[in-house]
Amino acid sequence: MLIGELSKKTGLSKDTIRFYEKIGLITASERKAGKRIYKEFNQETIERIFMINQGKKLGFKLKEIRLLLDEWGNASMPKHEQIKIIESKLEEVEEKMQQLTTIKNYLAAKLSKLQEDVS
Amino acid sequence: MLIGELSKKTGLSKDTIRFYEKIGLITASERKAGKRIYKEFNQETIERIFMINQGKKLGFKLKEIRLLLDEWGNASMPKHEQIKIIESKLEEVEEKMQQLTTIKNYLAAKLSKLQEDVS
DNA sequence: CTAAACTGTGGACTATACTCCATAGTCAAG
DNA sequence: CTTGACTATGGAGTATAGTCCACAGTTTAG
Repeated sequence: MLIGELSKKTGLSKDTIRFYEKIGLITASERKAGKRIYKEFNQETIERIFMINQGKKLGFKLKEIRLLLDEWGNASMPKHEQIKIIESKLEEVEEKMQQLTTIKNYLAAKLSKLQEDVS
Repeated sequence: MLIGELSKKTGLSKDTIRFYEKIGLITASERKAGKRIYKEFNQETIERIFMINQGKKLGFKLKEIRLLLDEWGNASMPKHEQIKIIESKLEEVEEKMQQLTTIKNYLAAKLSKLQEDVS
Protein backbone atom coordinates (compact mmCIF):
# COMPACT_ATOMS: atom_id res chain seq x y z
CA MET A 1 0.00 0.00 0.00
CA LEU A 2 1.06 3.62 -0.49
CA ILE A 3 1.51 6.19 2.22
CA GLY A 4 -2.02 7.57 2.13
CA GLU A 5 -3.57 4.20 2.82
CA LEU A 6 -1.13 3.46 5.63
CA SER A 7 -1.90 6.87 7.08
CA LYS A 8 -5.64 6.16 7.10
CA LYS A 9 -5.21 2.69 8.54
CA THR A 10 -2.92 3.76 11.37
CA GLY A 11 -4.05 7.29 12.09
CA LEU A 12 -0.51 8.59 11.70
CA SER A 13 0.00 11.62 9.48
CA LYS A 14 1.91 11.12 6.23
CA ASP A 15 4.63 13.35 7.61
CA THR A 16 4.98 11.19 10.66
CA ILE A 17 5.17 8.07 8.52
CA ARG A 18 7.90 9.63 6.37
CA PHE A 19 9.69 10.68 9.53
CA TYR A 20 9.50 7.16 10.94
CA GLU A 21 10.84 5.75 7.70
CA LYS A 22 13.64 8.29 7.64
CA ILE A 23 14.86 7.27 11.08
CA GLY A 24 14.54 3.59 10.23
CA LEU A 25 11.70 2.84 12.60
CA ILE A 26 9.68 1.37 9.75
CA THR A 27 10.75 0.22 6.31
CA ALA A 28 9.27 0.41 2.84
CA SER A 29 10.02 -1.07 -0.53
CA GLU A 30 10.18 1.14 -3.57
CA ARG A 31 7.97 1.28 -6.63
CA LYS A 32 8.95 3.13 -9.79
CA ALA A 33 6.66 5.97 -10.80
CA GLY A 34 8.15 7.65 -13.88
CA LYS A 35 11.06 9.79 -12.80
CA ARG A 36 10.11 9.30 -9.20
CA ILE A 37 9.89 6.54 -6.66
CA TYR A 38 6.88 5.80 -4.50
CA LYS A 39 7.16 3.94 -1.23
CA GLU A 40 5.29 0.67 -0.75
CA PHE A 41 4.34 -0.33 2.79
CA ASN A 42 3.15 -3.77 3.80
CA GLN A 43 0.72 -5.22 6.28
CA GLU A 44 3.32 -5.92 8.94
CA THR A 45 4.08 -2.23 9.09
CA ILE A 46 0.59 -1.61 10.42
CA GLU A 47 1.22 -4.11 13.18
CA ARG A 48 4.58 -2.52 13.84
CA ILE A 49 3.09 0.94 14.09
CA PHE A 50 0.56 -0.39 16.56
CA MET A 51 3.41 -1.62 18.72
CA ILE A 52 5.24 1.68 18.32
CA ASN A 53 2.18 3.49 19.62
CA GLN A 54 1.96 1.17 22.59
CA GLY A 55 5.57 1.84 23.39
CA LYS A 56 5.11 5.57 23.04
CA LYS A 57 2.18 5.65 25.43
CA LEU A 58 4.39 3.98 27.98
CA GLY A 59 7.10 6.58 27.67
CA PHE A 60 9.64 4.69 25.59
CA LYS A 61 11.62 6.80 23.16
CA LEU A 62 11.50 6.00 19.46
CA LYS A 63 15.11 4.82 19.56
CA GLU A 64 14.31 2.48 22.43
CA ILE A 65 11.27 1.19 20.60
CA ARG A 66 13.31 0.57 17.48
CA LEU A 67 15.89 -1.34 19.49
CA LEU A 68 13.18 -3.34 21.20
CA LEU A 69 11.39 -4.24 17.99
CA ASP A 70 14.58 -5.05 16.15
CA GLU A 71 15.94 -7.20 18.94
CA TRP A 72 12.78 -9.22 19.06
CA GLY A 73 13.06 -10.21 15.46
CA ASN A 74 16.80 -10.40 15.17
CA ALA A 75 17.73 -13.97 14.42
CA SER A 76 21.38 -13.18 13.76
CA MET A 77 22.03 -12.31 17.38
CA PRO A 78 23.15 -15.20 19.58
CA LYS A 79 20.22 -16.65 21.49
CA HIS A 80 21.72 -16.09 24.92
CA GLU A 81 22.18 -12.42 23.99
CA GLN A 82 18.55 -12.18 22.98
CA ILE A 83 17.52 -13.82 26.22
CA LYS A 84 19.54 -11.31 28.21
CA ILE A 85 18.01 -8.35 26.43
CA ILE A 86 14.49 -9.62 26.77
CA GLU A 87 15.03 -10.39 30.44
CA SER A 88 16.20 -6.86 31.07
CA LYS A 89 13.25 -5.44 29.13
CA LEU A 90 10.95 -7.62 31.21
CA GLU A 91 12.45 -6.19 34.34
CA GLU A 92 11.92 -2.70 33.00
CA VAL A 93 8.31 -3.45 32.24
CA GLU A 94 7.78 -4.94 35.67
CA GLU A 95 9.29 -1.87 37.27
CA LYS A 96 6.93 0.34 35.31
CA MET A 97 4.00 -1.79 36.43
CA GLN A 98 5.13 -1.48 40.02
CA GLN A 99 5.21 2.28 39.68
CA LEU A 100 1.79 2.32 38.12
CA THR A 101 0.46 0.22 40.97
CA THR A 102 1.84 2.74 43.45
CA ILE A 103 0.17 5.59 41.61
CA LYS A 104 -3.04 3.63 41.24
CA ASN A 105 -3.24 2.93 44.95
CA TYR A 106 -2.52 6.55 45.68
CA LEU A 107 -5.29 7.68 43.36
CA ALA A 108 -7.72 5.05 44.62
CA ALA A 109 -7.15 6.07 48.24
CA LYS A 110 -7.65 9.71 47.36
CA LEU A 111 -10.80 8.83 45.47
CA SER A 112 -12.45 6.80 48.20
CA LYS A 113 -11.69 9.54 50.70
CA LEU A 114 -13.33 12.12 48.47
CA GLN A 115 -16.34 9.89 47.89
CA GLU A 116 -16.79 9.43 51.62
CA ASP A 117 -16.72 13.19 52.14
CA VAL A 118 -19.39 13.70 49.50
CA SER A 119 -21.85 11.03 50.59
CA MET B 1 17.61 24.30 51.76
CA LEU B 2 19.31 25.98 48.81
CA ILE B 3 19.46 24.66 45.29
CA GLY B 4 22.75 22.80 45.68
CA GLU B 5 21.45 20.69 48.51
CA LEU B 6 18.20 19.92 46.71
CA SER B 7 20.22 18.99 43.67
CA LYS B 8 22.31 16.51 45.65
CA LYS B 9 19.30 15.04 47.42
CA THR B 10 17.26 14.50 44.28
CA GLY B 11 19.91 13.89 41.65
CA LEU B 12 18.46 16.62 39.46
CA SER B 13 20.88 19.20 38.07
CA LYS B 14 20.62 22.77 39.33
CA ASP B 15 19.59 23.82 35.85
CA THR B 16 16.77 21.31 35.82
CA ILE B 17 15.59 22.49 39.23
CA ARG B 18 15.60 26.10 38.04
CA PHE B 19 13.75 25.01 34.93
CA TYR B 20 11.12 23.18 37.00
CA GLU B 21 10.66 26.20 39.20
CA LYS B 22 10.35 28.47 36.19
CA ILE B 23 7.51 26.41 34.74
CA GLY B 24 5.80 26.18 38.12
CA LEU B 25 6.30 22.48 38.62
CA ILE B 26 7.92 23.10 41.97
CA THR B 27 7.88 26.18 44.19
CA ALA B 28 10.41 27.94 46.37
CA SER B 29 10.36 30.69 48.91
CA GLU B 30 12.82 33.55 48.70
CA ARG B 31 15.67 34.51 50.99
CA LYS B 32 17.40 37.87 50.81
CA ALA B 33 21.10 37.76 50.01
CA GLY B 34 22.33 41.32 49.72
CA LYS B 35 21.22 42.72 46.39
CA ARG B 36 20.12 39.29 45.29
CA ILE B 37 17.55 36.71 46.23
CA TYR B 38 18.30 33.06 46.90
CA LYS B 39 15.65 30.37 46.55
CA GLU B 40 14.71 28.24 49.56
CA PHE B 41 13.32 24.79 48.91
CA ASN B 42 11.58 22.65 51.49
CA GLN B 43 11.34 18.98 52.31
CA GLU B 44 8.06 18.43 50.47
CA THR B 45 9.75 19.47 47.27
CA ILE B 46 11.96 16.39 47.48
CA GLU B 47 8.86 14.22 47.77
CA ARG B 48 7.30 16.11 44.90
CA ILE B 49 10.34 15.62 42.70
CA PHE B 50 10.21 11.92 43.47
CA MET B 51 6.66 11.83 42.19
CA ILE B 52 7.62 13.88 39.15
CA ASN B 53 10.25 11.31 38.29
CA GLN B 54 7.77 8.48 38.65
CA GLY B 55 5.41 10.29 36.30
CA LYS B 56 8.18 10.92 33.81
CA LYS B 57 9.20 7.29 33.68
CA LEU B 58 5.63 6.46 32.80
CA GLY B 59 5.57 8.87 29.90
CA PHE B 60 3.54 11.69 31.38
CA LYS B 61 4.49 15.16 30.21
CA LEU B 62 5.59 17.74 32.76
CA LYS B 63 2.39 19.70 32.19
CA GLU B 64 0.33 16.61 32.86
CA ILE B 65 2.32 15.86 35.98
CA ARG B 66 1.83 19.38 37.24
CA LEU B 67 -1.90 19.11 36.66
CA LEU B 68 -2.00 15.77 38.41
CA LEU B 69 -0.04 16.91 41.43
CA ASP B 70 -1.95 20.15 41.75
CA GLU B 71 -5.32 18.50 41.41
CA TRP B 72 -4.53 16.05 44.15
CA GLY B 73 -3.91 18.79 46.64
CA ASN B 74 -6.41 21.32 45.41
CA ALA B 75 -9.00 21.82 48.10
CA SER B 76 -10.60 24.78 46.37
CA MET B 77 -11.93 22.66 43.55
CA PRO B 78 -15.41 21.21 44.10
CA LYS B 79 -15.22 17.65 45.36
CA HIS B 80 -17.21 16.12 42.53
CA GLU B 81 -14.81 17.79 40.08
CA GLN B 82 -11.86 16.28 41.91
CA ILE B 83 -13.56 12.91 41.85
CA LYS B 84 -14.08 13.13 38.11
CA ILE B 85 -10.49 14.05 37.44
CA ILE B 86 -9.12 11.31 39.64
CA GLU B 87 -11.45 8.78 38.08
CA SER B 88 -10.24 9.68 34.61
CA LYS B 89 -6.61 9.48 35.74
CA LEU B 90 -7.33 6.09 37.25
CA GLU B 91 -8.69 4.94 33.93
CA GLU B 92 -5.57 6.22 32.21
CA VAL B 93 -3.38 4.37 34.64
CA GLU B 94 -5.38 1.19 34.19
CA GLU B 95 -5.06 1.48 30.44
CA LYS B 96 -1.32 1.83 30.77
CA MET B 97 -1.20 -1.24 32.97
CA GLN B 98 -3.21 -3.16 30.42
CA GLN B 99 -0.72 -2.21 27.73
CA LEU B 100 2.17 -3.19 29.90
CA THR B 101 0.56 -6.54 30.54
CA THR B 102 0.27 -7.10 26.80
CA ILE B 103 3.92 -6.25 26.29
CA LYS B 104 4.94 -8.36 29.25
CA ASN B 105 3.11 -11.40 27.92
CA TYR B 106 4.66 -10.85 24.54
CA LEU B 107 8.13 -10.66 26.02
CA ALA B 108 7.56 -13.62 28.30
CA ALA B 109 6.37 -15.78 25.41
CA LYS B 110 9.38 -14.78 23.34
CA LEU B 111 11.65 -15.52 26.26
CA SER B 112 10.34 -18.99 27.03
CA LYS B 113 10.58 -19.89 23.35
CA LEU B 114 14.19 -18.79 23.26
CA GLN B 115 14.98 -20.66 26.46
CA GLU B 116 13.48 -23.83 25.02
CA ASP B 117 15.62 -23.49 21.93
CA VAL B 118 18.75 -23.13 23.98
CA SER B 119 18.21 -25.98 26.41
C1' DC C 1 -6.97 15.82 -21.79
C1' DT C 2 -7.06 18.09 -17.67
C1' DA C 3 -8.05 18.89 -12.93
C1' DA C 4 -8.12 16.86 -8.45
C1' DA C 5 -5.90 14.00 -5.49
C1' DC C 6 -2.11 11.76 -4.80
C1' DT C 7 3.18 11.16 -4.29
C1' DG C 8 8.23 12.72 -2.82
C1' DT C 9 11.96 16.13 -1.29
C1' DG C 10 14.01 19.68 1.23
C1' DG C 11 13.88 22.83 4.55
C1' DA C 12 11.87 25.81 8.04
C1' DC C 13 9.34 25.72 12.21
C1' DT C 14 7.22 23.98 16.67
C1' DA C 15 6.91 22.04 21.49
C1' DT C 16 9.05 19.67 25.17
C1' DA C 17 12.66 19.10 28.29
C1' DC C 18 16.46 20.10 29.27
C1' DT C 19 21.88 21.70 29.15
C1' DC C 20 25.58 24.93 28.82
C1' DC C 21 27.65 29.35 29.24
C1' DA C 22 28.90 34.05 30.49
C1' DT C 23 28.31 37.29 33.76
C1' DA C 24 27.86 38.82 38.31
C1' DG C 25 26.61 38.97 43.17
C1' DT C 26 27.13 36.21 48.00
C1' DC C 27 29.12 33.61 51.64
C1' DA C 28 32.45 31.02 54.48
C1' DA C 29 37.13 29.32 55.43
C1' DG C 30 41.77 30.40 56.13
C1' DC D 1 40.28 40.25 53.03
C1' DT D 2 40.73 37.44 49.34
C1' DT D 3 39.78 33.08 47.20
C1' DG D 4 36.84 29.33 46.14
C1' DA D 5 32.41 27.51 46.21
C1' DC D 6 28.14 28.88 46.08
C1' DT D 7 24.00 31.60 44.06
C1' DA D 8 20.88 33.94 40.10
C1' DT D 9 19.85 35.59 35.35
C1' DG D 10 19.52 35.62 30.53
C1' DG D 11 20.21 33.61 26.49
C1' DA D 12 22.03 30.22 23.28
C1' DG D 13 22.24 25.43 22.08
C1' DT D 14 20.75 20.34 22.04
C1' DA D 15 17.81 16.14 21.38
C1' DT D 16 13.43 14.27 20.46
C1' DA D 17 9.35 14.01 17.89
C1' DG D 18 7.11 15.70 15.01
C1' DT D 19 4.39 19.54 11.74
C1' DC D 20 3.96 22.61 7.87
C1' DC D 21 4.97 24.31 3.45
C1' DA D 22 6.41 25.06 -1.27
C1' DC D 23 7.50 22.86 -5.22
C1' DA D 24 7.23 19.29 -8.55
C1' DG D 25 6.18 14.88 -10.63
C1' DT D 26 2.22 10.97 -10.93
C1' DT D 27 -2.18 8.86 -11.18
C1' DT D 28 -6.99 8.71 -11.94
C1' DA D 29 -11.84 10.12 -12.57
C1' DG D 30 -14.72 12.66 -15.51
